[in-house]
Amino acid sequence: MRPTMRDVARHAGVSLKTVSRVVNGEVGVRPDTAEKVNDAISALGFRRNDIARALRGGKRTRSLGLVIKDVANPFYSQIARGVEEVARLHDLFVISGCSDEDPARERHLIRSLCERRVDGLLVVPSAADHRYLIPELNMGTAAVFMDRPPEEAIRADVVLIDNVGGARSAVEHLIAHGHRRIACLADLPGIFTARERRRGYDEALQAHGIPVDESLVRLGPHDVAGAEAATAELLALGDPPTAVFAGNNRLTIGALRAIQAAGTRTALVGFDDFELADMLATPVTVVAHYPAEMGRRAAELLCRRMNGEDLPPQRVLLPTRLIVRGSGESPPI
Amino acid sequence: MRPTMRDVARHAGVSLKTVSRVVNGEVGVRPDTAEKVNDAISALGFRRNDIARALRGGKRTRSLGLVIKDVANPFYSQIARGVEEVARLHDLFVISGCSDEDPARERHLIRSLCERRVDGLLVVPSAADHRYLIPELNMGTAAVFMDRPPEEAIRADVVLIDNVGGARSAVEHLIAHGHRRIACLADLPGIFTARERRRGYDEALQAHGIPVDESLVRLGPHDVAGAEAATAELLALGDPPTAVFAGNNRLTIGALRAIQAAGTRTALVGFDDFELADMLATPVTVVAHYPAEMGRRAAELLCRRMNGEDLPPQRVLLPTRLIVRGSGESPPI
DNA sequence: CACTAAGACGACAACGTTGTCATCTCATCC
DNA sequence: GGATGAGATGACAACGTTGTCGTCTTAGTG
Repeated sequence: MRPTMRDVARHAGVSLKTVSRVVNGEVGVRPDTAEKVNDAISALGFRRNDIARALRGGKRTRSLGLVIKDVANPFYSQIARGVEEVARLHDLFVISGCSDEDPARERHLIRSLCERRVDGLLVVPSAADHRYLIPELNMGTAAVFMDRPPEEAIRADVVLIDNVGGARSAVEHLIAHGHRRIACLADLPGIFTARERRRGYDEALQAHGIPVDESLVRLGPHDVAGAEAATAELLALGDPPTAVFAGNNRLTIGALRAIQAAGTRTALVGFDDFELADMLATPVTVVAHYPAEMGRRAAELLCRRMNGEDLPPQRVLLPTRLIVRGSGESPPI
Repeated sequence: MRPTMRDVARHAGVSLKTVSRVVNGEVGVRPDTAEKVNDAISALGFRRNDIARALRGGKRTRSLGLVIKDVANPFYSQIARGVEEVARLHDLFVISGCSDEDPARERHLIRSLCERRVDGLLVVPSAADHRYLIPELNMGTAAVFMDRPPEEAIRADVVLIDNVGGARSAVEHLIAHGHRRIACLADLPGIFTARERRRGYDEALQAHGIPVDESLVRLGPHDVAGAEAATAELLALGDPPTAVFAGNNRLTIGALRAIQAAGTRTALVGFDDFELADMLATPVTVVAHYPAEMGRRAAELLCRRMNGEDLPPQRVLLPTRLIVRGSGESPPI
């Protein structure tokens, strides 16, 4: 179906190798020969076969694998965007797959990507054992992890958000506005970022001599409805919190709903910025971070590895920024 | 670096072909031989090289190319998600690239994807000439377009949203609530979906015997700020509109801002649903559609083509749904 | 004119796999 | 006991490209 260099060569009356030279812009071809070849290429609609090229070269497929939870989720799609930007600069293609947080699927994806001989791997790891990756890494496939670190045993670069610092800044913001009874909505404790953010909450309170009141901490709400219910419960306490720190954007929305429903002036700071946070009835104060930057940094690290740089494993911590919009500045009642 | 089947064969004391048989689960290998081979595979950490496989097979790379404007944009990332779901079912990988609406980049992407011998192409075309694709299509690369049709000259499947019908339903909803002076915010007229939605607006008015008042139509606002300014201008008219139809979600947000700022009770229906539309101070009535479904349908069509089905070019029109939330039901003043 | 060297071009092997076909080993059967 | 055939295994070519090296042409030199 598709013509090969051999077909082009026949059509132009030259050898296969001469076509290769023209296609690759190598020197040592007379201009008139090159023209004949180019004419044949246009006439036949020839496209160099990168599959054969990668095989013959034996080295690079000029592609990298990206394993995320779900492209439809803005957090991950922004990561993907950052990765794609860097890949473009290096003339690489991104082959991506969604793990949907399923360890088996993640493993299958990574395995398939290795079989396709991607030059490198960018992974947001699910909470599972990643030791199966070690042979792949030893075999020379570079890998960089994002958002969550893999097991100790895996020596690879990681790019993380400063979860602890970001959470601390949120809670300190509330403390600075006079709050002492501050609730914490954290996601499932199996999730790395949830644990880290919860740790930031604890650290902020301790740093200001406020004892952690476990009755104000809710581990486990994982979606908007769960967070709404948990917040409603907190607000119904005899001695309710005057402020809420929500560990991610879904929890923030849930908390917001409950607070609106309760009609209180409870202060709220959420982790993760989200679109329209400034357009809501009460604009939401958030700890913002930059997923695209995470993708970029990870991809850059990966490219350095792919180019053979041999640094010790890097651990990059990306800063967060508190965006003050209103919901976090209500005084305690 | 990475072991090949030849290495495995040597290690197991069998022939290359026997390893191939074991790896591919072919029949005709004694269990004990298979075990020796599997042991060697584990010992060496062998991974079949899909590059070589694709070359030898000559046929399928089991991958498809996806060209969209920008993964970070929720509309496109949901398309990507739909595509990925179908790809997963067919054991295909998705290689994606962002065109950023740059025709040159789009062309480069498509060309590179063809050089990688993707089995099929899914494209949201930019407003440009796509005739360069014709040779690729003739050469047997299947292609399906999404969201916007390519030129007449290109015979390929297209999956579109029912832009005209959706816009008409929005405007008819406003008419049903008693509005006669309905403004229209449309994006740049170079954009296919903007033209179509504008057409739906016209058709709805005409169907109800309401003359189109060009002074209420704004072509050109392309972002939130532009829509906000345009809407402010409309509201400041001596005889302002009592309702606004906004042609996409950015324009809807802009219109909403202007209406809030003006403090009027102007009704608003927007094309495109968006997250938190129900959480805003005034929940927004929208014409919703399902980008992930578009990705799925397009990918399914593509897979049928890739499997050799030879139908005439299909044109799929996906329905929209009006979601009533409040902003579209204010009566005229 | 003979000799040299650079420049242009081609022949061939190799990348790692799989399809085709040949060979080899046994158990079975008359 | 030899013929038969099924089952297991291997040798080899081919996929489309590029690296290596050899050959041929031609311009330049003495």
